[in-house]
Amino acid sequence: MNSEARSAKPARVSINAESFHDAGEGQLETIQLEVIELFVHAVRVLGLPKSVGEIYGLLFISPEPLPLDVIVTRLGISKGSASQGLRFLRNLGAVQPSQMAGDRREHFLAVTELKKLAAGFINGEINPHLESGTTRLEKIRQIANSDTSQHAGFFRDRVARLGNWRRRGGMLLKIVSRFLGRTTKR
Amino acid sequence: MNSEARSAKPARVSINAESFHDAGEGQLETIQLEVIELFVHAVRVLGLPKSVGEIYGLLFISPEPLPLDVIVTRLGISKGSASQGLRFLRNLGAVQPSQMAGDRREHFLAVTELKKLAAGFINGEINPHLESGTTRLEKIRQIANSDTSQHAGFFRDRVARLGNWRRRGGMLLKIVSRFLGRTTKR
DNA sequence: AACTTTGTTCAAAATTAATTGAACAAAGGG
DNA sequence: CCCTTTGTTCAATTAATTTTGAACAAAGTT
Repeated sequence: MNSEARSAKPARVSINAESFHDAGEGQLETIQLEVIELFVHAVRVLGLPKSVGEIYGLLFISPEPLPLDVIVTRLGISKGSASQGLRFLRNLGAVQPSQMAGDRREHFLAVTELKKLAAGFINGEINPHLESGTTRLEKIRQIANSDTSQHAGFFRDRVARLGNWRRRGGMLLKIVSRFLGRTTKR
Repeated sequence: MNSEARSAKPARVSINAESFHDAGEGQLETIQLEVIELFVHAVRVLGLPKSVGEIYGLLFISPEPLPLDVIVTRLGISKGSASQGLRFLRNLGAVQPSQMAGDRREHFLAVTELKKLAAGFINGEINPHLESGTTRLEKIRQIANSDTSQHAGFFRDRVARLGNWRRRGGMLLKIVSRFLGRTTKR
């Protein structure tokens, strides 16, 4: 439950933007809310929790680095979610910690280079699966090679195809990295 | 209903308590179970339900096309799951219906060309999101352009970056398709 | 030292997604 | 027609994931 002791502002990323400029205690502007929503959808597609999208989106569309407690109050999520989400994003390299002068709290800044984001995602979320798949496939190949059933030929053919898929998948990741690494211009 | 686990692995593709009077082919071979498990992991990475991985995996590693009820009994899943999973796979073009002589039931065959699978996945699962994202981004651009706040410059910069990301994402999809479409070797 | 601030952890609760199974429809077959 | 086979649909159940919040720890302040 959202037990914010704040008056008149119930709930989550809601509320209408204040057109007054935010000195310290800012509400989110309309554009910020929209961008956050965009990221929420995007991370869903990538299979990540909503809170991760909210946090990254907020940092992406915030002019200065934000500390955890500000993230919590601006998004209306729990401290636990924010802490875990930030750890995830930091591990992926999607967010950069930074210290602000005269402030003990750790602040966070969105990393916005597509190359870095993609590299982090590939390393953190894709490669581990690819590798475990490779191991599994190796095991399957063994089984197929010692199979003597009626369908041994078929099985070996399928296993070969899986190997081909995996090889291409690996190549593809390299191509993707190379492509995203280029500096813009077509 | 399906709640048995071995000591070594929590394999859910389990066939032991099922009916034993399958005339002709009944049980799955070890290699088939392993391949199915491989696909279950793979589809999880893609954000698809386990049953879809089981069904596609079974068809991939089965020498002949299978009808729905055989899929149900071999995998030990419900008719509902099988029906929905097959519809999903058919819509994606990952599975091909075919009629067997003298059998009223519709049989299914796995489509195994990586190009076709990727094209189906891109069309069915990725493009719709990309498009809705594009719409959303257009809306955000409008808001940014009429923003007069202190941070308007920053916002417009961020929006431009999002546009850049999207453009690259689209290009990337084309590159992926082209790469996967060609026959072998690099 | 006692207190505050900052952030983490993790069991429980809430939420979201997947699966089941029974009801239903459509198509044959006799 | 009536019965059987085949397959779909969807409300209810079950499973999996995400979020919460309170307890805890570490570090700074008075």
